Amino acid sequence: MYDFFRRHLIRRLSYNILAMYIKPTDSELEILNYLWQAGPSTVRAVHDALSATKDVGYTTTLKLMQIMHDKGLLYRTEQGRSHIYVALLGKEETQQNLLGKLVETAFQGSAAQVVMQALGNHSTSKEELDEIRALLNNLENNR
Amino acid sequence: MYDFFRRHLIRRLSYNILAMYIKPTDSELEILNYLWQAGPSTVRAVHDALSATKDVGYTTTLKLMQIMHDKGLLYRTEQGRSHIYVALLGKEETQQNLLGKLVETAFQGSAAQVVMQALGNHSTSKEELDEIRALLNNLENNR
DNA sequence: ATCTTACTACGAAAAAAATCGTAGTTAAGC
DNA sequence: GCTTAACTACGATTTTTTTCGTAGTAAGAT
Repeated sequence: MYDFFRRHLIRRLSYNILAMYIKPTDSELEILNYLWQAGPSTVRAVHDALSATKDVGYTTTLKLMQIMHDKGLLYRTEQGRSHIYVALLGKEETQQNLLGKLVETAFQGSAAQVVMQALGNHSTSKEELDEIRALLNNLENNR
Repeated sequence: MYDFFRRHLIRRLSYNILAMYIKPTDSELEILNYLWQAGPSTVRAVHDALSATKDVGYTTTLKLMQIMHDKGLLYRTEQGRSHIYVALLGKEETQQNLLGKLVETAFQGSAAQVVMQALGNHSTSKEELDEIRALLNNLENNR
């Protein structure tokens, strides 16, 4: 058991080092999102959540999670006859990666462009705008 | 010739309506980026640009562009024995789409989160920060 | 004890993307 | 006129992702 975890921890570390090269697919992201929000979960729980918005068979979700486990994206432990899965990629790390990739591939590396597009075309509350403004000031002061 | 263009124009219109459902792959995006920047181009020109940063055969680029043409992502016209390709997806539209999708799939729909991450982890010049601040003010005033 | 239910494992296949070789064509160079 | 170079077309293959059916197994219900 310890060995298992250690192996996975090592794998996890390499993956974090390699994090910039990992790009979960959309399906994988759906699963990760659930796990980030709900914490350690069974395939059943994940599947029930996914199938609320999407028509998909149980074994499909199962297989996906098994593959993610093989890839080192998920850690799992046994609990009776079922498995409990945990996300090994951090939510913020992953968001960072995906956003970074998008900035490079579609926005010529200009984060500012992304910000403008994001602000311009999505509804954002006053509170959020204030928060962003605060961050802006912060950035400028710590320059 | 007129007919050809009309057909493509119609296709283009439908695609713009359907734009929210189109997600160019990374390879396609590389090609689109070149075409957006360089304007109408031959496969040769695109390939030369891509192969500067990437090891890929000429026929691979050719095939990709042919497929993109089939999908309606590119328009093409003959010029002697080669073809000249033009992007049919607009750059801003496409950026918007991709960003929108990312916001949904990885940021729970929170554009503000994206902005924070984008600002926090990428270097942004003072001018860009000012520009963003101006946009913020604008948004708040037109509320 | 037997039947049902809820799991996992695994193979296979479908679908989508990416890659490349070969063949055929035409223009240009010699 | 012949050869070479630069194209396109197209088929085939490989790789990745997604999907799902079937089989096996073990716990729980009757």
